[in-house]
Amino acid sequence: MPHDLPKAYDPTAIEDHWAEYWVRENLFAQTAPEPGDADSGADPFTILLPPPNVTGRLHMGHMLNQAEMDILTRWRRMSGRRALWLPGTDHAGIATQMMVERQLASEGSSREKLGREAFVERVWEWKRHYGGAILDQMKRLGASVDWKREYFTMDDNLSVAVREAFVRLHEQGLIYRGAYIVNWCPRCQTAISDLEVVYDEHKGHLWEIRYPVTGPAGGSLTDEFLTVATTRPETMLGDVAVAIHPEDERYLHLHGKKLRLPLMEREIPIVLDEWVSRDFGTGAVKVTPAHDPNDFALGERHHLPSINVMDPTGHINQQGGPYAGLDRYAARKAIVADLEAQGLLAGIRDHVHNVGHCDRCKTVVEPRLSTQWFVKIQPLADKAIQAVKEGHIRFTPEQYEKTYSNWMENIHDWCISRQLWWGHRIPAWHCAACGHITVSRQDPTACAKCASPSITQETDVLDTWFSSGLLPVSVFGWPNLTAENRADFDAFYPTSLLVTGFDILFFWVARMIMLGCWFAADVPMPDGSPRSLADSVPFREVYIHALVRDANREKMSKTKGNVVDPIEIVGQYGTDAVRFTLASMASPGTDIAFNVARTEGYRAFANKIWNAARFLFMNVDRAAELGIVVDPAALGSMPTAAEDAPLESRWIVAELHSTAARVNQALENYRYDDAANIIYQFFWGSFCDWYLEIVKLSLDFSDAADRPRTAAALTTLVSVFEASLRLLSPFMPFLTEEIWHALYDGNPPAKSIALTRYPQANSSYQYDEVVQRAMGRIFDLIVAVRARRKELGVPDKESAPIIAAWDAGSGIGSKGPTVGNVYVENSSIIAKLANVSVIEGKTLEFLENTPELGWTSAGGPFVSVVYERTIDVPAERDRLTKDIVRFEKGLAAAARQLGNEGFLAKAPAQVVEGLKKQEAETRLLLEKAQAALAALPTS
RNA sequence: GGGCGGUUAGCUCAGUUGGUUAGAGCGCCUGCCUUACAAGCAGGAUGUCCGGGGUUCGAGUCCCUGACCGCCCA
Repeated sequence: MPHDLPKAYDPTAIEDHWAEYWVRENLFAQTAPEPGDADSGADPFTILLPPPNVTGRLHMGHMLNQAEMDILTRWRRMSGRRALWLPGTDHAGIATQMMVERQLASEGSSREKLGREAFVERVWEWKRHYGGAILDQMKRLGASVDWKREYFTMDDNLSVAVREAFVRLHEQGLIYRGAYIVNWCPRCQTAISDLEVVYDEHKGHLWEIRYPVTGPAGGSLTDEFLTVATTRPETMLGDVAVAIHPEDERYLHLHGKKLRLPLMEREIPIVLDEWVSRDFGTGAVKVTPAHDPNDFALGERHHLPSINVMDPTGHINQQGGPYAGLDRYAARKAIVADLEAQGLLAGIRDHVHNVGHCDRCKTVVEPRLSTQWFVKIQPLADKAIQAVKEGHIRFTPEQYEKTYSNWMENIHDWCISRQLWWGHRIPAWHCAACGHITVSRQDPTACAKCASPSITQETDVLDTWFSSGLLPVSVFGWPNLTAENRADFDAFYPTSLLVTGFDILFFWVARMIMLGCWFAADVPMPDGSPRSLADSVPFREVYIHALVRDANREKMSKTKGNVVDPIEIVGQYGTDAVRFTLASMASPGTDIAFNVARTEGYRAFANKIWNAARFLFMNVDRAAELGIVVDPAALGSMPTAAEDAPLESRWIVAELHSTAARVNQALENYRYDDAANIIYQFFWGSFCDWYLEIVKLSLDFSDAADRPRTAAALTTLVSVFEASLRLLSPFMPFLTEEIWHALYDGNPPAKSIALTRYPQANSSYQYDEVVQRAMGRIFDLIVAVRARRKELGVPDKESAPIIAAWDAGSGIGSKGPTVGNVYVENSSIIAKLANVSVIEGKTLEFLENTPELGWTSAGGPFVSVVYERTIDVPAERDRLTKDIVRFEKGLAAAARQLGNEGFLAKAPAQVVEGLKKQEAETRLLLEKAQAALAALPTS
């Protein structure tokens, strides 16, 4: 039933339908151009969805992220670009494995019971079942992605890329394996990278422990002690030395001496190292190379052994003597108690320090010596730094470029191995015969060195970010870029833009830049020429958005219970209203305090447009009965207005053009907030409040009607409205789709409004100043009359005569008509909107002698509402007194400046002129107000 | 410890290279069911632009300084 919109806007009634339609019709599928294509020359706009965890559920951050991408993608698509937005999910190693392990535990099983192969199959099963949830949510929100290209980081083709990248880096000597201190999560039982450790301030203690000094050459004990300070006393079981600063005068006499390690009764040396801070603790630091990164480095310098005293679960191992088997915190307690019993505990001090936690499960991370795989990152980082420094990648907001460079310049090698089962298994095979490690693209059957067949594959898998870091190249077919199979890569790489949150700037953005620059550099350009760094980058622009907080600016968190579920809010207010809320607040660099009060307001906005559509359809249908037909399909993509068209038509067309220009500019600069607000002001303010009310005068369907005039008015109305829908469409895709289809009465020129053209301004309309200023004069007059009517207490329904006075010589602009002519020619507008019966025109001189008329300013001219009624003298006196105060303040400010010679001499002429003009107006207003006050009867 | 951001109306936020007497939405007050819309219409009130100093004819905007809040890195 086209043209038959229900009375009230109900988002739930329309959104599901269009969301399904867009997916079903594959509306946003995109292909690489082929020579014969009509749009083969269209500039691609490629954007990659930051893959949500496959275990994830959509949260407000996702919705913001996706709304921003969708707005830009829809806008670029409508602007004629070959737009491709690629969706997918991330296999999320630890999170997914945890999820399935929890499920197994509830069944009384475990991954160990299942074995690796069966477990991995079980995870796949889980993924097939539940893995699509977050993308289904995305579908419901109408994201204009190409669903045919949906990817998953564990897909075969993407796994090939991961393997190729690993092997190639290994061949290039950039992947190595070794025993180093890594961040170890005892709960996940895997190494994690530096980035996956989050530091929290924690109130702990500093324990001071006495280490007895032994006699010369390991002889009998002296009665002297060296006191060390530590926050983790349990690690002392693995101590191999105590370090002091070589110039620390307190300890000079201990140089060369040895200590007896308490509890373990092991003799350990005192070493001298300048790294030791003399001010911290006692100035003597115990050295545990297997459990602290600084100690590890120190141990290397002094050729000390490493004693690992903990097992992967955080329990003391056999190296811990009597404490073996105890959990690290139980061991800490026992050790402190034992030391105290032996009189070796010198003191306990409160100490606030930062403790690392596993990003995933919040368990306290244990620095631990273990054998892992690393990427030697410096060569990759160098290119990544260069790419940004040379401007091949641009950050918005700009400040992130600094953050990025800072991190990149202080980067550490990347630990890429994880002791998990779910993920890309490292393509390395250990030889039982010779110990050689064979790294290979194809699964080997024998050792590459000694040809022994007894080889076993590395059990570790790769960090999930290793695969997601490759996405910009791998989704377009890298590394299998044959001549027949590289159209996508040629067309869509580098991608145009990345939109993401600052929390994964290092995790993902930085790594994509490193890996993208590194691997794409080897892919020749379509014409066979070598690829420059500028064309190797994974994306040309990065837009970093802020955090969505709750209405009180608090971070949303499950523990605080202030999480806003986007799907729930969407159910209440509609996707369009929620999107608009996010957009209207998405100013680069500013966090969004999400407040449903605002969403409520934007639902009202949607309802406003809905009703404007109903009004329009009502008139279109009435016109059709008289044989006046407006065919929207016959209208151009931008409305125009002839020179002799009514003022309101020319005005609304000019407004539309200027709005389109400003919206395009705002989007170009990622100013979603400006763009949204500009459209809001235009649609509600200019179009509904002013234009629709005025155009009602011309929509005359009576027998006496001027048919051509009605038809012309209707045509402008329909064409401006239709273009406005397209303008709004990227922000409110559902509402606009619904109304747009109704407008075309079931016969739309395209499958979707999203496939039509975005309004582009034509400067001859955009800057139609005479029209805009003339209309402004009328609006000023109407507003002044309305306000004055209220003051005088004229009933809303009663029409009243007015007297307007203006400077006979003042025109609208240099070539425009006089103010008087504008008023006279458009008196019907004034009469209708301000409920005026008669307009009487006077010259300015008339004001002088009639202060009792209660003149008020109408933005240049003056106006008086004639209303025969006893004036509320105290109220009128109040109003005038307030006005006088305001005017005097303004005049004082103007006098201050105009009396300043420096200002007159140095300020630009237009500023001085403007101020003088304003001053004159204010002076006139002040005089009128003073005279009116004096003319009031004294009571 | 190093670096970065913020402080503007009751709330949430804009304010472009310094330029006239600082804005929006929501909220608030008053009056209206005016046949598109009460999720509406019309009118109205509201600010030591965090404090102090400086540059300038002119500072919310630039510089210095202090306070408070927040983020990142170590």
